[in-house]
Amino acid sequence: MTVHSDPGDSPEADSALKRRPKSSLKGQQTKAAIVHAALNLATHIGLEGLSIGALAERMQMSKSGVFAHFGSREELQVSVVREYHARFEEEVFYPAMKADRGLPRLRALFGHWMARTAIEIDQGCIYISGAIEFEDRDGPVRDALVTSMTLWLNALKRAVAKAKATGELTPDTDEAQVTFEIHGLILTLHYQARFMRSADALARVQTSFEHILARYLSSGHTN
Amino acid sequence: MTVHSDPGDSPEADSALKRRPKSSLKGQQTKAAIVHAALNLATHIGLEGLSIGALAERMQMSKSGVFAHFGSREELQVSVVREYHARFEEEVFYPAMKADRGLPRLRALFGHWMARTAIEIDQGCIYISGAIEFEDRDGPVRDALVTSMTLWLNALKRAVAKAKATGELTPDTDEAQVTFEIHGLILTLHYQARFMRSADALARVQTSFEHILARYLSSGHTN
DNA sequence: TGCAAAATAGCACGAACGTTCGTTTTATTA
DNA sequence: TAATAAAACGAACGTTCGTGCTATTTTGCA
Repeated sequence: MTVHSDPGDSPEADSALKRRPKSSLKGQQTKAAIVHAALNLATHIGLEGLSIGALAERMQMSKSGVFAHFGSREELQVSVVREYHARFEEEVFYPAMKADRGLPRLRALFGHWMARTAIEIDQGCIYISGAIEFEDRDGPVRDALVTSMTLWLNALKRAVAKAKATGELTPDTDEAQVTFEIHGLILTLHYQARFMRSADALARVQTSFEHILARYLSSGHTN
Repeated sequence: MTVHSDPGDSPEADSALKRRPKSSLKGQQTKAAIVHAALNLATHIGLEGLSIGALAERMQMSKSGVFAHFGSREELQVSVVREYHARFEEEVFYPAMKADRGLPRLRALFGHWMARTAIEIDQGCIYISGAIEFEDRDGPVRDALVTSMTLWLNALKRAVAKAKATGELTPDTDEAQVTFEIHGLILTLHYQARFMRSADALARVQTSFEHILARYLSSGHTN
């Protein structure tokens, strides 16, 4: 089971119109390299700040050469979101799934998420910046962002529900509410650490997480 | 006492270089109208999305006519931040200060902030979008944003400390921690309601606020 | 009412943007 | 190796951007 239902780059699926050449090996490689570079750019300057010209320069390619791989700037942005989704899955979701079901896994999910966010203090997070940029603009980029975020928050919610099912959390635990509050911690960590440059944000968020858990911990389970 | 230490538009303060004309009545009026329109634009498309051309069109003025009032795009952005600060003070801070010191005032501060954020579901908030846009870019716009936010969070922290001093909250209450957690609620409300378009975000954030308070409420104070 | 000063308009600039096009280079395969 | 398809290039298009200049209009005060 993964966080998402990988639509991938299904080369068969492109319907009659707007047919694109079926990519060669070399083509796939460069495209992957471009997306990789684009993600690194986008984490710093946002999906909207991402420009094909700047990306081409970084890649030491011509603008048109880069452009041809995507057909539009919007498609490039969608590719970047998918790439970020994959990276997030790799660095947060999968590692946490190795922990035992229930409370340990919930702790692991949050722990890896927090660690990832701490890293992103120096580079930004497109789930956050993208959300701001596409708040009231519809389209495929927004859709990709919402889809990824929904899948991730649902995965988190399932972990809370599981910890309730094992009896580690009390029966009255509202998993949606807990997920909501945990999400808030991550957002504040990002805001306080990256924007306000506050030094103690990481310690604060850990304290807060324990507060949330403490509220729902069944007696007997002190850890 | 106000939230900020109003640097204002001090016309005397502009040092020798870059001297600007001392504004006439008409000039001040137009400038105020421009800033007002600019804020309304910026809440929707962000401080970075704000362009002088679009603003001029909205104002039915020429680009250069608008531009002359500020001298640079950056100065326009700073003006918008200051305008938002004033509006926030007017709609959140002052009304809440009418409530009794201690817990009632703390509730009022959060209540007005939440209500304001709920309104902003349809228009955006430049304290949030601005934070993302100027995360790792230094300069006067970022400074203005950080200053405003710091002043506001400090005001909130003082209210928590006061509620502790009155005995309504327990002596072990960490006001910085509580402020941190309340801030998180607002950020999540914004994210969930405006980006994810989740309907129950407002109810969730109210529940969470009660959770936070409940943790520190002195026994005997059930409200 | 006249006159200086301020407000606004008009025009031009260089740069960057996404995108299109025709051509050339490179990779794949028959 | 020859034939074919994909990848990459370079130049140009039309816009929009912020910002300088220089007129022209409007305002406020003597």
